[in-house]
Amino acid sequence: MGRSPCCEKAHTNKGAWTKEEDDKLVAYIRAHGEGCWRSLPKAAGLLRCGKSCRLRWINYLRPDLKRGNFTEEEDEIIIKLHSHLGNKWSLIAGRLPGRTDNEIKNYWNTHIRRKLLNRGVDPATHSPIKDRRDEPTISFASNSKEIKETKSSAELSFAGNLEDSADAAASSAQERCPDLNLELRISPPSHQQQRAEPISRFAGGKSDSCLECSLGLKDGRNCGCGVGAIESETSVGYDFLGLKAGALGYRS
DNA sequence: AAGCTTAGCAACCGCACTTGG
DNA sequence: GCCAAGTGCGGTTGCTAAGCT
Repeated sequence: MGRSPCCEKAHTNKGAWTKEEDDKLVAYIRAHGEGCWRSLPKAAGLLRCGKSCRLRWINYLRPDLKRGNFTEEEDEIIIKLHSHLGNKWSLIAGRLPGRTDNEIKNYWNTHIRRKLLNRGVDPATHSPIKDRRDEPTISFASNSKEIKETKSSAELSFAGNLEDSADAAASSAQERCPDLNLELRISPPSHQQQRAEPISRFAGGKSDSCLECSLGLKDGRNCGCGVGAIESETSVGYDFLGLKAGALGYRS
């Protein structure tokens, strides 16, 4: 059976968008609004796949996008949300007004991953990377550039104090063995309970609250965990990140 | 200065989910 | 309930600029 292709590939442009294409897309959406991405390219006079138009609009052309560098505060929000949600980039993006899932995903892979590794935190599990000198370790980082980078990032102050002990361990190990780099290892998976632990921390120590409530993704009154209901009575609807609950960004 | 490597990011691809007939 | 179309999402690729040798 199979699904029909989303567009006629033989007649569509690929690759980087031109200024003219951007202008056409923006003009069309301003005039007609978003919706029906499949028919949009034809209607807008674009030789592009509908998905491509959607992506271009969402990731680059939307007027409410916040371009430019991520702030330290945004970094920490992303790290915290990722520790709960994993690679749910769209959900994370929903918590950061003006940022897109693609942007956050790229930023994570290029900046934050390295930042966490330098802190001695496993970006996948958010648990401290233990000093496993007795275990087989493969390290590919040996040049002076990476050592320099590790040192400078260790000097950064970290407002969230997310993994202070791990950070200290990493930097002390660096001091002892400046040539020893532990960034990339082959190691058994870390413990799941370490990953789950911060949830209760962000829920103000109420370990029996559900993830949706602690993240402000669910209305506490409609949730069975009970805690959210209490909190929603007493709070004004802000979640642990200080963002208004329900303000889930551009898609909602 | 030239060639090579790396980092950053825009865009594509394919699968999953949702919706409507 | 089933099926096809439409849309959204996450992973991956490829291009470009910057940095290094």
